[in-house]
Amino acid sequence: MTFEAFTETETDDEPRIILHVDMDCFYASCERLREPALRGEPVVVGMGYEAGEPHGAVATASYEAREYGIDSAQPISQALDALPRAADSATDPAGYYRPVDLAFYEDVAGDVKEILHSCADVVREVSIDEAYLDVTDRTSWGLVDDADGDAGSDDGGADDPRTIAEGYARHVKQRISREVGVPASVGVAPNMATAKIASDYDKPDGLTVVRPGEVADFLEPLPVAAIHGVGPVTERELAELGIETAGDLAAADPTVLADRFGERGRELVARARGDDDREVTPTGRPKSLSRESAFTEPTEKTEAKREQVSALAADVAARARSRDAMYQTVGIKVVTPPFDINTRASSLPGPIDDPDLVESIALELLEEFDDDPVRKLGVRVSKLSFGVRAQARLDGFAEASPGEAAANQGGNRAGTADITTAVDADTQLTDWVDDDAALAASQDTSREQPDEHDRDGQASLGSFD
DNA sequence: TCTGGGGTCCTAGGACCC
DNA sequence: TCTGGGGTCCTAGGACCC
Repeated sequence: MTFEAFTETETDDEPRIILHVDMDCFYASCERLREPALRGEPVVVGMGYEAGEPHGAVATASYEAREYGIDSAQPISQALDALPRAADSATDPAGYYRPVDLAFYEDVAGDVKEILHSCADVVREVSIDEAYLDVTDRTSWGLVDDADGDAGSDDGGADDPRTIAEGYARHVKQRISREVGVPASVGVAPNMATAKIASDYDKPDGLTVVRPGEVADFLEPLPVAAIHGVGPVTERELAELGIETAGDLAAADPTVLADRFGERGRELVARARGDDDREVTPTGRPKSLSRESAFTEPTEKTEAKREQVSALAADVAARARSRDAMYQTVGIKVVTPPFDINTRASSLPGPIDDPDLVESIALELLEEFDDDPVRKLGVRVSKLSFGVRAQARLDGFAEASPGEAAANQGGNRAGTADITTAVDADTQLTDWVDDDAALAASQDTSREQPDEHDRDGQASLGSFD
């Protein structure tokens, strides 16, 4: 069937069929789901926003709200200037402001993801409102026989023949709309990079199909910024090289770009040419977990900073535990005026699950900034490992279910584990901690205890002035 | 644009090992 | 004690994305 000869640029075998599904102004759509009166109205969802207050930032603005110049990341106060609250008297253009309710959005996203997984063998969830699907085995690049085509005026090209894949994508889109009640834009292409751009091409509620033979033509006129991975900095630097469209970039010498941008430069050229052979791989485990929060105004107060860090540390440690994650590195982020981002991190000899240790390390790292005004603080754990506790408990049997693992956490060493037991456990479980590391570990245990300055300089360099 | 929160990946330089 | 080269791990910073 469908004997189309698309063999040109592709790697021997049949071109894949990748869908990129991107929910339109997802948070706002969710708010409309439970408050249908908001349909058709400008909706602004703010984080750090509370009803009636002016603080916070825009997380998502509906397309109606965007017409007033409201955009993501904008301060709420600024949005309010452009578009007053509907509740405030009878202003004419009026917006509906709602605080972020992530738990609810995750619920809705769960319903969407369920549909996606039923529509594809491999789904890569990129974020709460975005996913890639490899549907090569579910549909085809073949053309619809047609004759009964219902005059739909669709994607770009004048008299583009309809592909079977387009029908499939429409089906996915309609299921989301019908069964969940939120709009999505879908891009269909033979690779991830192009599918991503395609989903963005006709937002909201769009469906853009880029057939294998059309990729280069589709990309050519687009601005470089349309390419995933080209942000403001790269855009500017590319402009200096006279590269402004994807076509310019495609025509560029990869070696020249590699000189300037490293390996990334080479990759960008490939993307601009429509070459992208990355497989759609299922969503993996997180690499890090973090929590951060800003002060209403920069502060120098040591106590305030320490309190903030302690709270963030407790938070992030709790989240790690709830996800059954152990961590080996603890770090902080300190944003000082005007907007300088400083990070410090300290690694342990083995994975641990120990909220108190997260706090003490974070506080220690913070000492370097005792005298600095700080506008924002963050705490992060990384070098994560999963299922280690369950493994230890079950002694090599199958991993415990998350529920089991969670239920167990009150009990054994989890939670009370100090660094020594953690290292011991690690030594038993894995081979990679050799004697030297174990020795270092035993030295390291002293760091926690009384004399904080009695540690080998390595981890604490930052705290010496 | 004077800046919210949660992530990912890449690179450069230093420490350390063989 | 000096010298070489290769590899790995770690930290810090940067760019980017949603």
